[in-house]
Amino acid sequence: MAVRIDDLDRKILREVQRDAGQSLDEIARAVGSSKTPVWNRIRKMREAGVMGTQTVVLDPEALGFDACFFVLIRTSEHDAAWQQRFLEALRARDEVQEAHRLAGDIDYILKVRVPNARAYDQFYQALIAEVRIHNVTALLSMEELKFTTALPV
Amino acid sequence: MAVRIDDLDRKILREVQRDAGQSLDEIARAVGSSKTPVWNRIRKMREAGVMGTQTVVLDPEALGFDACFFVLIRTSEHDAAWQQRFLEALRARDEVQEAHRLAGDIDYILKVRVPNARAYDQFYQALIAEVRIHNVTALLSMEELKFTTALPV
DNA sequence: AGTGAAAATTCTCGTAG
DNA sequence: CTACGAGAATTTTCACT
Repeated sequence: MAVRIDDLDRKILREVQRDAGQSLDEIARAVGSSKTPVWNRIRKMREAGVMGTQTVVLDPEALGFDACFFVLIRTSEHDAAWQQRFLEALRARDEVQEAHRLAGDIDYILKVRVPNARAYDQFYQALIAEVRIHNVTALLSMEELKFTTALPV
Repeated sequence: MAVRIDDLDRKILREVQRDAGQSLDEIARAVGSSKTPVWNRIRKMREAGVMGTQTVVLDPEALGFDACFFVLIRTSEHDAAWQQRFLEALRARDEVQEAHRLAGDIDYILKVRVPNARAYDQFYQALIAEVRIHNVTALLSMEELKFTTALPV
């Protein structure tokens, strides 16, 4: 699983994370190399799965997604069947942008993006109707201070 | 600020969120239109800021970022000067992928991506050395069940 | 592994329906 | 507002260093 990444690869990753819309020429110039080697490395990293899908980050507010919640979940059920149903429920719901299984006291955290508080409540009601959950705390974001998907490679 | 987005715009956004590397032709075919109208709409949405930067999502594990923490922060200080310093500290640190100011009991939540637990501790020590913080809880992710930046437009 | 150039594809925009 | 198509730019391949 460990892919060998050298310094030039890292520079390329930094550039494409910053702006994946750049031309190969621009990237090559930015990293101090030329088109072909950069192209070969990009292809290799794509095949290795180091570089995943290319996306565009949209402005949530401009599209009417004004509410963002972090949802802390405790459950008493830990059997495989329950986990499977919970996982499927999360994957099926487009509002759920992130879901992590946690170590410790709290079992799961979700990041949920919805148009407004009422839409969150609908999501919440639908979720607890599908799977049994012991305790839920919703943290409402007032302001997104920082957002990036870039890793500090 | 509200931009008028019609059904064709929405289809285009769905496509570019799914894969921004597609050619204009492919997108046009997928949304049932042709190049020129699609291109004009993309340009317009870019200018309006609806579509932000284009990036590549990298595989954290493949690059040695094996630890992801959600950090819940309570503070007793709420004056403007403190907030400013806190904000600058977050922006300056590449480990911090997300930061939100919250409503209610907990004041801030951060998402922090680091190579390992020791790197998290270094981040934590550096942060509390820079700004006064009343109470911190770190939630360690064991497993990323879902991740998407796509909005359900 | 890197260079340079040629071939295939895609972007960008003018013209027209 | 949408479709088509030509010229420009870019991506992708390949022979050579």
